[in-house]
Amino acid sequence: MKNLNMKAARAAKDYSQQQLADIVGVTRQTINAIEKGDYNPTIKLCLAICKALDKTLDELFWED
Amino acid sequence: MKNLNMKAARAAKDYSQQQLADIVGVTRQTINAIEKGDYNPTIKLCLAICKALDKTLDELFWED
DNA sequence: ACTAAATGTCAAATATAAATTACATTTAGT
DNA sequence: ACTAAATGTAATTTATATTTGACATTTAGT
Repeated sequence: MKNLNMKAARAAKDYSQQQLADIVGVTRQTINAIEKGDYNPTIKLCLAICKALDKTLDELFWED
Repeated sequence: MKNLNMKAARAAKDYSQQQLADIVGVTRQTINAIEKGDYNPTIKLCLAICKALDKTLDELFWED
């Protein structure tokens, strides 16, 4: 399932996938894949993304 | 750094590391390593642990 | 229409999470 | 003290997250 919360939070900061990738220290493809939803990042990367986008883990990565 | 929040939440449910491991579908060593703090689980595993312990991601895995 | 930047996607290589097996130590109960 | 369960930890293997490099498509500006 796509991560639209993350996509929206990135848009709110006006970051490109590449810019967010640079900030958190991964490649653009990794950011793209997480937003696309077909994989399972590590908690450290999730935390880095949360801090870059001023969101919490629950806001960006909780799922029911 | 150790994950004492997780250790406390597991204690509150009176689960052993083995019992929690069985519930979330990993080995006891993986649970032990996460509590010990010397690694970096995937978000799916974190979510499974949260649900097993009735806690949120922020409660168990946020760090400043 | 043309251009450049952003995004989607793929295959192959690398890094590391998680499994497996095994043994040592600690804790709680009798 | 004795025992069994729980926990700590280490080496090796397996599964998968992430990188790298590359190319196609979409989007926004002129």
